[in-house]
Amino acid sequence: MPDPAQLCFRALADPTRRDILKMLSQQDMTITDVAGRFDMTRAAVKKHLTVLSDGGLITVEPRGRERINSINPLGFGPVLSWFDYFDGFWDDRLSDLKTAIEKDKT
Amino acid sequence: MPDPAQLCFRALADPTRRDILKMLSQQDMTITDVAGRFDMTRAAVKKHLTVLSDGGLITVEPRGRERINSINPLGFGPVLSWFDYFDGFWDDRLSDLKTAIEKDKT
DNA sequence: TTGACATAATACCATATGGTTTCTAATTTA
DNA sequence: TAAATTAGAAACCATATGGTATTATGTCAA
Repeated sequence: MPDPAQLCFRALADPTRRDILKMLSQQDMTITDVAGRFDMTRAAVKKHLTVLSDGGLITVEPRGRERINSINPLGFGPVLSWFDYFDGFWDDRLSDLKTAIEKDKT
Repeated sequence: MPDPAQLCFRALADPTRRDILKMLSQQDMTITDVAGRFDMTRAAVKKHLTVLSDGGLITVEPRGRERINSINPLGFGPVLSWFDYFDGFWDDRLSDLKTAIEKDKT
């Protein structure tokens, strides 16, 4: 019922969740850690973490009374492989895309 | 108000819209063309096309009484450059993972 | 053992989202 | 010109989504 790619894309659709992923790429965090960086309740953050977990983008490890949230690089697989579909298309129709992106990053 | 990356991710979050993008990567289509491939009304398809257009992922050209919808490769820029943020991270962690696996095999 | 701490779970709310139906406007074409 | 075709717009509906507040559970430390 729940398509992995769909869960993945859905998880990435929210800006708060994308920010959380960037944070987790720097260091593992508990819910309270993450909540401390946002102007919202721990409950709201917990929901976001659940969506990220459902999408396979993070993993959660219990440690004592805490839960350590870590990013899961392998979880990006479904999204990236969806983009792979367009690789040939991009190569054919436009070689400027990559340079356009590089410019965008400055 | 509307962050380009957000509009982009939002547009990609729906499976119907992702399918439309795949179709449009094969050939340009009118709304009726697209609607013919789905079990939903033209009005619903039109809404999806609007979201895709807002996200910059497609362009629409009037031709007579028709509107030609085309995929816009440059529109993927914001999403792809967001993923670029993780490039270094992926390289690091995935190689860690690889060595961990190698170690495990001894 | 008692209290403080970290998290989970539930009920609830407002708005966004994906869909429908109906009606209108513009462009072909017979 | 009249009829058919293509598209847009508006009103409406059910459900999903992002948030809150409240209550409950498990774990550490004094």
